[in-house]
Amino acid sequence: MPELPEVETVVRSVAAHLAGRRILESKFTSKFVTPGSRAKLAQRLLGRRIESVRRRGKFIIIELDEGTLTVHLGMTGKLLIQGQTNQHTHGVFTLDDGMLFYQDPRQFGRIEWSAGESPRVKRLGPEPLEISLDEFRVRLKRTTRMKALLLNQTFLAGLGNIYADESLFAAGIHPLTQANKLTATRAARLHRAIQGILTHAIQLGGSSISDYVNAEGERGWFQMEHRAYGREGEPCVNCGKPIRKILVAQRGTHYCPRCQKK
DNA sequence: ACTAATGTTGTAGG
DNA sequence: GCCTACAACATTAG
Repeated sequence: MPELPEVETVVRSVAAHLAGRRILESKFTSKFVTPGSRAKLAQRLLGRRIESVRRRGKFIIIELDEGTLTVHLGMTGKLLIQGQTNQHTHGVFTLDDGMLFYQDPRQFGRIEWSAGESPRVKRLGPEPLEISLDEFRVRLKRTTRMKALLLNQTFLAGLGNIYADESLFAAGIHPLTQANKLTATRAARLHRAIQGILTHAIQLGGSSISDYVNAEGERGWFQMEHRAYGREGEPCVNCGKPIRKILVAQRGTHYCPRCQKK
């Protein structure tokens, strides 16, 4: 479910519901989602007040009056403020007003408490919607291929497979292009494409390609705007040539062989 | 039965 | 150190 626009949508749909609430009880059932002692985590959260909720990259950061709860949705994680528990519910929070559920069939997501900023968040690169063109160009001085670089969270925090493919398509850049070979013009085009795509996707509530929903159970609509991702064999919206799918950095990568050049 | 799926991390080798 | 491939985590859908 979760790249920057989806996580941003979840945060926006959950923030007002959580801010100022007190955690009366919490229960965890997955040793993968909540590594270490689940009882200890629940004990730590008992009675804590939620000060604020924000996004950093693909992480949801819940500031408590003591410590920080950091949530990553992995591949199939959901944070819901309504609904009921099922076999994939691995976190249940009872608040002084309302509930919060964490569901995650694949259990690639994580819910972790830390005294300060989570070490995983510390390692993240800049926010793609905030980085300047100058800094973006400096960070492109690498020999790796563009698709792999866009997926690297220490380069930029928040792009995943969908928005990497969509950004490269919008900028007309082949996914196998070596990063440091981009001309200044094409680097600027990519910078603008990333920000434009992410902004548009947030406006549409993210992409619901299988079952992504925000915290209120509502779907996003940006999947209707996909030009490359998931369109293998379908005609390019610009030139009509079939979209091609290749493997880059072990991830399915969609691009137009005519519009996207190295 | 087999493959791929919105992600991250650790290991090995060039 | 940088870069790449691969495996692992666990489940579902086609």
